[in-house]
Amino acid sequence: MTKSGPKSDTRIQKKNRAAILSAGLMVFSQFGFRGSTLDLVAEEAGLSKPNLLYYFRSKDAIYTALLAKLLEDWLEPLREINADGDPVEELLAYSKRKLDMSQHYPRESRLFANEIIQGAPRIGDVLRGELRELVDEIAVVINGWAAAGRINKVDPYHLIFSIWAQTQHYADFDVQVRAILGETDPFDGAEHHLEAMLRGLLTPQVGQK
Amino acid sequence: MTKSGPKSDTRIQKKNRAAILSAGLMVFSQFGFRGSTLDLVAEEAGLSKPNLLYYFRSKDAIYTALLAKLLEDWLEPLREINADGDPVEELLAYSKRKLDMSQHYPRESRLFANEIIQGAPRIGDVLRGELRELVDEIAVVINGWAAAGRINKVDPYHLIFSIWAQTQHYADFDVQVRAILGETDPFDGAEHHLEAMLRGLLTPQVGQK
DNA sequence: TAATAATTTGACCAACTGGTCAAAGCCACG
DNA sequence: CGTGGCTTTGACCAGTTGGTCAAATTATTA
Repeated sequence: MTKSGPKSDTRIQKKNRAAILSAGLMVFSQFGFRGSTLDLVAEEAGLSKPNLLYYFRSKDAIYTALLAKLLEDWLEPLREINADGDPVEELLAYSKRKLDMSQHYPRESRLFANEIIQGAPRIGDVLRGELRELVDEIAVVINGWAAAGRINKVDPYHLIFSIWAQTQHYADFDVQVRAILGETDPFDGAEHHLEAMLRGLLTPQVGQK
Repeated sequence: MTKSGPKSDTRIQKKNRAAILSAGLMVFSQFGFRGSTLDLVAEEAGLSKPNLLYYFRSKDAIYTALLAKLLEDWLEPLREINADGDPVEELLAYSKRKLDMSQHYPRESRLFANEIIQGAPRIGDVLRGELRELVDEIAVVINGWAAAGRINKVDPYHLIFSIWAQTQHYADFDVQVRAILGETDPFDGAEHHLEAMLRGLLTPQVGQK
């Protein structure tokens, strides 16, 4: 009864599905769901519109498939934070991972940003569920580090927000960053600055209030 | 020859123009230019679509009017940074101003974010022109402060990016932030965290490399 | 190579899009 | 009150939208 597309998984299917998802990422990340059209996606994928709909039930199905795939990759780095590692280095490594994602997968970042800005109509549940739980866990770890005096006392939630904000900024606001920096590559400076900022915040110091 | 709307400026005009801009801000900030429709804006404004077009030449005209108005407010806080003030306090005050804008004008922030994510087709020139010049000026000031040993050496451009990123994050990613924080108000913690982060980064310290 | 299944497409559809226009309604002021 | 300009609207238009479908084309395999 669940007729969600062709049955078998041929070579052609793999190729075309991939092409469609790639094209969809391009289009949806730039215009958001409502601002994108199937014609745009079809052209970008090099397929006809009816052919697109042979592989995906609807515009929504393409978008949803992209979001689902994205969410996995998105949450993974959070899970890699090791409670037994060196606190500052762990958080720095996490930031670096996120910054690398902004550099190498800016479209994914913008797709996510678009979805959130528009009120997260399709992933609100994930945010309030899986993501929140994950962040809560990390928050416990960070609080533990602070209680042990291994890092300064910080609000773990806002710490995580600030890492997300600063790393994703270089993908989402790429145009603005490059408008200001001109020829200079943003990511060298970004990494150094982010590290300095986090070290300044986290490195335990007696004098700091 | 420039026929851009009714001639005189009656009471009704003032009211309806304001209603349209307010409705446009609501709609465009959520769906971006391409994802928004005149029907949505008209409904939100409580006017008929032809009536909308009596006050604004086109969909584009509404959007452009909003963007122009936004850009003014957006750049103003930057101009208020005082080169003769206390460096750390000046930068902290700037951050606070930006954070307040995120709190009180989140739709403006999201409108801007949408425009940038979509490649800034209408304000690319402003970014590469006016904004860049302004940031360049502030960068000189910040470098001066660092050279005088009044703050740590930092990359002024990335410092500004990180302030933008962290403050706007609370408006643009509002849904996500609230999904994670639950009932807790984001802005109290945000202000404190931002201050701690900037003080940690900027406050001159001999030991820091 | 024939037949079967997978793939592609042109023609089409109803709903929606931004926008126009003439006519009607409304309002302020002499 | 009436009249001239401001405001509002219903009807309409051509182009675009997501999506359907039967028929044509291409691949696979017996």
